[in-house]
Amino acid sequence: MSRYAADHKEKTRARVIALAAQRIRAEGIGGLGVAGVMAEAGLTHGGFYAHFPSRDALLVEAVSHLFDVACDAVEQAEAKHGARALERYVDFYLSPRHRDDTSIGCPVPALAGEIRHAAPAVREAFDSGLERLAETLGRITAQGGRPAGRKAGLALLAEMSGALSLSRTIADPKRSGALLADVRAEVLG
Amino acid sequence: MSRYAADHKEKTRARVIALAAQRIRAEGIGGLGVAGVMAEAGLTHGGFYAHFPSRDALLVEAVSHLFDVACDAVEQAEAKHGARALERYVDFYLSPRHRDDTSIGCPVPALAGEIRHAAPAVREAFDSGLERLAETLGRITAQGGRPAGRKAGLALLAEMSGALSLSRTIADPKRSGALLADVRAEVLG
DNA sequence: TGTACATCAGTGAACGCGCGTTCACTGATGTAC
DNA sequence: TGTACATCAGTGAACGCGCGTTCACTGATGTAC
Repeated sequence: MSRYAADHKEKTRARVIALAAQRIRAEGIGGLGVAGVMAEAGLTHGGFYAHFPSRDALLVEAVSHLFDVACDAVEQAEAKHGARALERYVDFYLSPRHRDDTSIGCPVPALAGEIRHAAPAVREAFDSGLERLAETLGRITAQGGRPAGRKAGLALLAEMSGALSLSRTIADPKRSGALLADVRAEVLG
Repeated sequence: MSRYAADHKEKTRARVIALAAQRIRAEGIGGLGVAGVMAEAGLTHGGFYAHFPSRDALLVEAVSHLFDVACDAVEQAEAKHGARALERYVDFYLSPRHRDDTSIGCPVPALAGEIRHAAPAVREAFDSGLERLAETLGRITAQGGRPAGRKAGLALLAEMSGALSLSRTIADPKRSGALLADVRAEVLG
């Protein structure tokens, strides 16, 4: 045995993945640096390759992790708000808080544009994560008078992520807030 | 006078801007390199700074150019198709061709996600370009039973760009095509 | 008509910096005997 | 009980590469006289 606890390395790896996930949601895929994320984890960059074979391998894990968290959020909304879960979810999704705070929230508006320039394995992680999220969201789409199922979940995600993504590019808070409200009305109405 | 025609430098500058615009629409902002775009224009990288003070200055011009072209496309649709211009525009926007061919098309799905990591001047160019496009599109939104004006234009852009952006991340052409068709029905129906 | 000089878009070598990756080494702990 | 050795997560210097930027220079043309 080494000087570390049995699950020490595993915990370090999980911590790096979670920090990397936060980082790419906030700063984009290009904003993730090996040295930076290791420093955030309290380590030096040289140790990185004891955990991951490459930066891309970390990106795969981080993207997958973001979708896990996003699916959890939908499921928690369902458990907590029952028949009003969809409304609550849409309210959060199209809120100024989700627009302004990139340390939380959905990976789709954060990464959809950039992902096609990433390595194939990273794109695949996004693709399968998106499927999971659409499927999960599709379990409550019927609450909004939409069909149930992943197709309706995906269409809803497309509209909401487009609105959130655009609202984040608009400098004037009034105008971006009005956009969010307009799309919210259209999506729920 | 030099050995060049009077408007030679101006034409070179315009050519570099147009090539840079194509490049960032296809490859993203991070995909634009000074040396690469100059080589495409048939020049060497050293001459770049005779035309632009920095890479960011070129990005400003390129982003602005993309929105000019996008506004022209809307206006041409209006001139050509009259009362059916909106339908034709939406049909193109949510088409497999627009999804697959990144050498053409709207700058919003191509750049919306990445733009917030760009320099302030580049973000401003996107912001004002988006206003112009929303305004232009808002002149024909009434054709789809929506209100007229930039707010409706912006909301429509948000939904369509979200759908196109997501469709580009989906590996399976059937599924991404179904998403486009679903959102098309929702937007026009 | 001829010679020296100015102009200026473009050239290409070089610099500085950041970043992903490699690798010999560290040092605390456990094991063998 | 003590000594030598194995383990292994983590360290930190170094390498290679790409890229934005700088700058002295080129060479074709026009102008001055």
